[in-house]
Amino acid sequence: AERSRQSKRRDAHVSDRKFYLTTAIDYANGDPHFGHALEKIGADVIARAHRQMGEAVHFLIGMDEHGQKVAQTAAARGMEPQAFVDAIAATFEAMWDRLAISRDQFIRTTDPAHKSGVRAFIKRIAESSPDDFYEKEYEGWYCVGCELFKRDDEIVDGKCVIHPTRDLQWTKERNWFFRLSKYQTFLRDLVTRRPEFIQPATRRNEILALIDSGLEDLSITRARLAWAIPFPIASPAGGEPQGTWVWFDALPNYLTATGYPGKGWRDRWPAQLHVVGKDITRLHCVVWPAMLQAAELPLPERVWAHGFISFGGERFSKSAGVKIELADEVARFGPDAFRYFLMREIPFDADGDYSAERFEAVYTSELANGLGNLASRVIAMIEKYRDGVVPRHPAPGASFPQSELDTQLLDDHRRAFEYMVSRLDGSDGFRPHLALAELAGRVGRTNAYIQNSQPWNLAKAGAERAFFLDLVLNRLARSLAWFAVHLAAFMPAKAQELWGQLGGPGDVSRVPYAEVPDIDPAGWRVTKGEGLFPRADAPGDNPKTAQKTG
RNA sequence: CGCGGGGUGGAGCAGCCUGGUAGCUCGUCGGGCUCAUAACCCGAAGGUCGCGGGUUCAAAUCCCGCCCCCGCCA
Repeated sequence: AERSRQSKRRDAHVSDRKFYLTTAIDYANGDPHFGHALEKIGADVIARAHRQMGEAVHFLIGMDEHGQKVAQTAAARGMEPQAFVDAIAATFEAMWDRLAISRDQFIRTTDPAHKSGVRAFIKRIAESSPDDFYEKEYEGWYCVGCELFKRDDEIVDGKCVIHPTRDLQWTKERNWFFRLSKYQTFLRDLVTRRPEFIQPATRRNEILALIDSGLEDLSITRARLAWAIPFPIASPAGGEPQGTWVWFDALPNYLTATGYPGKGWRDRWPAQLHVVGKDITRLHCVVWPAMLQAAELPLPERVWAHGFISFGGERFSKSAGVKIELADEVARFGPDAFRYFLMREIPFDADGDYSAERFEAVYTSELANGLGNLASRVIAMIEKYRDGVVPRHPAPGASFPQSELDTQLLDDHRRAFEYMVSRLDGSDGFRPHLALAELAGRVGRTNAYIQNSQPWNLAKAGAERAFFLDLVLNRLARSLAWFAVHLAAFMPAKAQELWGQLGGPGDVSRVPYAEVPDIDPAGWRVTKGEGLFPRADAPGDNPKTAQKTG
C-alpha cells in the first residue's frame, strides 16, 4: 500500500526525464546492519531529491540470495534455502519500511522472472559474442566465503585473508569462463572517456589501476553448486549444468528488474545510477560493463561508490561486549533523526565514523535546539501576535521605504538551496552530507535573524510597527516552509510534520524544488503541535532518556 | 609495497581536486535577549594544518621521502 501510494504520488509531476537508480542487492546471509542502512538511506535521499527535481524516478533495491554460503547457512539452521532467504528478505524489507526507504521495486534473485532473465541474458552474450564463453579445467584453493578461487597472494596461513575463519577447499573442476581479458581496452576507454562513469575520483583511479594491471578471465560456473541458477549453456562434454557464479547471477538484476527480456524493458534500461559500496566497484565498473558490452546492450550511465562506516569507540564495542545494533540506534530518536544523522555525519564519498555520543550531540544541537526550536518559536509568535495566521509580506509604501526591504535572509536561502540541489543532482557527484551542512547553516542564520529583528519588540510597539512585524513573521514562515521542502528527502516524516504545523497543503515531498522560491505561506493557519524534536534530556518528553545505553 | 582511509586550536570534523586573510560543531570564558524545546544571538581565548625536503612571488592545499594511527567485503 505504501508503495502504490508513492508511485501514484509520483505520477503527479513526472517529466520526460527518467532516473533509474539502483543499490547493490544485499547478500542474504545475515541481518541488515549500518552498512546496508547507509547505502539505502543515501540512495533514498537521492531518489527522493530527484523526484522533487521533477524526474521520473524508479528506485530499485533487492536481495542476492543464491550461493553456497547461503545454502550452508540455511543448512546450519536446519532450513530449506528458500525458506531461509524468505525470512531474511522479510527482515530487510521490514527495516527498509522502518527507515522510509521509498523503493519502487524490490527484486530477489530467487524471483522466477530474474532467473529466467539471467538465463536469457547469458544466452544473449553467447549469441552476440560466441567467443566470450569457453570451458576450461581449473584447480586451486576455493573460498566459499568469497565464492572465488584464491591466488597465492590472497592466502595467508592457509586461509583466505578475507575469511580467515573458513577453511579453503582444494577444488579441481571444469568450468565455464567469461573472456573478461578481451575487454581491457574497451573498459579503459570507458573509464577514461567518461569520467562520470565511476565516481568519486579516488575510486576511478583504483579501477584504472586495476584495469592496467591486467584483467583475467572469470570462472563463472561452479560444479556441485545446487543453490544457483543453472548455467543455460550446455557443455559439449555433456553432464549436468553447473551453477552460475553468484556475481554473474547478481549483477544482471539491474537489467532483469526492468522486465528483460520481456516487453518494455528498453523503456527503463539503462540505469542512470548504480549506488554501490567501494568494495564492489570493480564488479560494477569492470565485470558488469564487460558483460553488457558482450551482450551488446547499453551500459549504465554512472556508478557511485560510497564509503564505509567505522565505529570509533572500538575499545568500547566488541571487547566490552557492547555492540551497536542498527535497530537500537534507529529507535533512539526515531527513523528520521537517524537518517538525518547518517547523512549529516558520514560523507557519502568517503569513510566516516559513527558514535552514539555524536548522534546525541548532533540531535540535540541541530535538530532539537536548532531546527525544532526555531519552528517552535516562529509558530508561537505567529499564534501570539497574529492569531495563528501567517501575515502577508507588506509592500513598500510611504511609511515603509524600499531601503527597509532587506531581503538578505531569503536571498541567502535561495542560494543555499541551489547549492543543496547541486549536491544531489549528480552534477558534482552525490554529497548529501554537504547539502545538510548547508541547511544546518541556514537554520542558524534564521535564528540570528530573529534575534536581530526582535519581533517581540515590534509587537510591543503596536500598530506603528505592525507592518514590520508582518514582514518579519512572513519571512520566518517562508524560511520554515522552504526548509520543509528541502528537508523532505532527508526526513520525510518530520518535514511533513513541520509543513503541517505551518498549515502547508498536501504532501510536502510532492513539492518540486523549482517552486520553492515562490512558496509564500501568507494566510496559512499554523498549529503549534508537539515539539518536532524533543530534547532527549527533557524530563518526561522522551523515553530514550531512561534506556540510554551509550 | 595486499587494498583503502586518515594525521588541522581541548574533542569531532570541513577546507586539499581548481595554491593566495585557517573555517564549522561541541566544550570553556564573558556579554545580550525573553518569541522559543533550561532553547536562541553576539564576542573572546585557543592551532608552527604529523615530520623533513622540493616547486612557487605565495603551500594545510601541488611534488618527493619519512613517521604514526585506523578500517577491510557493505
